[in-house]
Amino acid sequence: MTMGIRSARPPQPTLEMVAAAAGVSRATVSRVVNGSPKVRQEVVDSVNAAIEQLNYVPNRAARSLASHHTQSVALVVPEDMTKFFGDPYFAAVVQGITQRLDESDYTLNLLVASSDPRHKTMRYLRSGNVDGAIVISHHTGDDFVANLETTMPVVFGGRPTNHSGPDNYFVDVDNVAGAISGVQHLINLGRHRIGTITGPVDMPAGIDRLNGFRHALAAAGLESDAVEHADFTAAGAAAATRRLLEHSPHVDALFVASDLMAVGTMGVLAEQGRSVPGDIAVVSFDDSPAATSGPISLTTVSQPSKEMGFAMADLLLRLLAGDETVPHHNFMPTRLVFRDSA
Amino acid sequence: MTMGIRSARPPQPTLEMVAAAAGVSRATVSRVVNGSPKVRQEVVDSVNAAIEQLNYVPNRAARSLASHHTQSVALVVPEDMTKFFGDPYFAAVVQGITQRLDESDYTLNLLVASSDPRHKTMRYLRSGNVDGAIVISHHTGDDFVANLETTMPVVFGGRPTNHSGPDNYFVDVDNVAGAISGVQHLINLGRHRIGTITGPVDMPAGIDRLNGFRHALAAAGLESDAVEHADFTAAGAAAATRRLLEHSPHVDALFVASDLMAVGTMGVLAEQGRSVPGDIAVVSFDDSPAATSGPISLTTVSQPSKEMGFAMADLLLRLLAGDETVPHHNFMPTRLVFRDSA
DNA sequence: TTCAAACGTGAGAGCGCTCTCATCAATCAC
DNA sequence: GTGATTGATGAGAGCGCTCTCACGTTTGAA
Repeated sequence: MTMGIRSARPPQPTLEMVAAAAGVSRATVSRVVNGSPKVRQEVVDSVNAAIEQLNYVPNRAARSLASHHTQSVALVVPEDMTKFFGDPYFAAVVQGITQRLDESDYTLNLLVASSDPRHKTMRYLRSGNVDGAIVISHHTGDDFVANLETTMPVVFGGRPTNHSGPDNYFVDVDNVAGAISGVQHLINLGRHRIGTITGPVDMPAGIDRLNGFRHALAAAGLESDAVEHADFTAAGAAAATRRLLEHSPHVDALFVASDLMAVGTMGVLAEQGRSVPGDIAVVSFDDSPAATSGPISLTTVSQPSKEMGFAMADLLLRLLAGDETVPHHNFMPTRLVFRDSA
Repeated sequence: MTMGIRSARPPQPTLEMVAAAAGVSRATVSRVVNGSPKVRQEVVDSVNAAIEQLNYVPNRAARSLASHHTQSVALVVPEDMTKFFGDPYFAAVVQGITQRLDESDYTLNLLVASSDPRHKTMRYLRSGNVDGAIVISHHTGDDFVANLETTMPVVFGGRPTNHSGPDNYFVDVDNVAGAISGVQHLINLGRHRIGTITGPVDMPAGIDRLNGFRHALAAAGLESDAVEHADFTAAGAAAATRRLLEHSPHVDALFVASDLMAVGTMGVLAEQGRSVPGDIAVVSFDDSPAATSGPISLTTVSQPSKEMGFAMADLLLRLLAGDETVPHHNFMPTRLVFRDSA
């Protein structure tokens, strides 16, 4: 590794230099920096003055090496970049997480682990870069995170798939119940030929919402084979909707497993001249900004995405603080929001 | 800090342990791990076997403390979360950056530095967490990154604002020329009452595109006071469009400074019963997925966002490698893409 | 007044790695 | 065969911090 640019930079001041400037020992400066109460105010002040004057910032690597923690946590998203950026659900969750973290002195490391270098992600995680991790958008088969839990505290956003024991920590909503409430509303509206565009069936959220759909129909003595799978993207849902309409042209209502997907669905419906909610009533899931972005606002099962992010971070922070009393599961409420599409 | 959970975790194996297991010295293991050519193949193999067996992963903090580099770079976005996630432009840039980084052994740290804890972001950067930084979506007044350049190599996505010297590194497109080509197209179409929805005027991209608009008009002997400022969001653009239509109801064309904003504009136009491109022709900027997401596809000034991200990362990596010969500026080409809106 | 407790501070040993040297063996030219 | 060169390895000194102790000083109770 050539030096070039790098060595031209002025060296950062060290604890040692601050100590010398303030006329105290390293240990004392360390105490001041870490807010230890057992330093005389007078000394605290002079040390702070020295810190200020030298523009000192503690070196993370050294601190972390000595103390065995890093004051940062990872957000692992086993999803590709486009999907991650495309869905406002993630934006809300990340927002909630950072909001909680901003109150602490932890920082966030976002790892969007698209297919290729998962290996690299694991290395990163395991080489002591973070004290804990939050994993969201977790698919079956993403067991690459499984052994992560043996290394550090992990909180899942959404119930993790089977591979993990019952002692996992996670924040979720009751997707089954949420879906039931949405489909029930469709039924109450007098619709009886109800179809659904599902999420990926390798994700608990996808499976559970589909199960909720089936439960609600069964409870009403209805059934449906108008079921098409998609991938939580608008484009995927659009394609699925086309397939569904092809095979089941007579549906009068659609339960779509996410707002973003519903946007794709609405596009296809408009394109085919089906009016919403006239011809086809639509209920979706999330209540993200996508629900109100289109010409027809979506009736949707609202989940508190931002609060969920906040709760995930909060849970992790408490785990990190050694709090043994935290409950493993945190189910947050869903609520049906009535708008124009159904 | 209580121990609780943390101390329950099994300790990670160290270099020392690998050395012992392989019957060599620490130095030799270090050489193997870092791919030094001067170790006998036989020894390399036995060390690798030991690494494998112990499931060893080098400790980043220790490595970074000893070597003075971290093998990671930061992406700093002085923007709020919602804006960042909402704009597909960022998604493309980030994608390009990670693509380049995946080829290297650097990792990315995403810092979305919304208003509040900029201070925290600076601390993070300055405490030696990263070897270099990429700064995008840079506003005037974001001089909080200014002194960052004295600490580490920095590459800007988009020409930085004045505060920084001419020796900054950046990747950009010629926004003025791009805007001119777009507006010129509108003029060629025979439109003469052309308005514009601008980006933020505290951002070079906002200013330059507005300047391009003015230049193109002036060159054609036209002028316009139908200029409304927005903030690179769909909602902001929608509001701006309403204001514009109010004051200048007779415009027959609109140059909108980003695709995402054009989505907002198109919504308002549809709502007010103005046909596109019939009543009003629209040209926007970016050529992001947003350009083709609506019912009417957008004619837009295409900029190679993903490639730009790639170029930013590439530039930074070369700087980090001590390459003194890299050019400071990398202007990438724009190109007008013809679709339905104009 | 005397001794113990409490308090504030410093000395120094590590944390897990990198990297410069020194060392020793094998190779080479003459 | 001799001295010089090359090559592979190990020893050991840090990197900048934290944290345990030990130490000296102040305080308070008896």
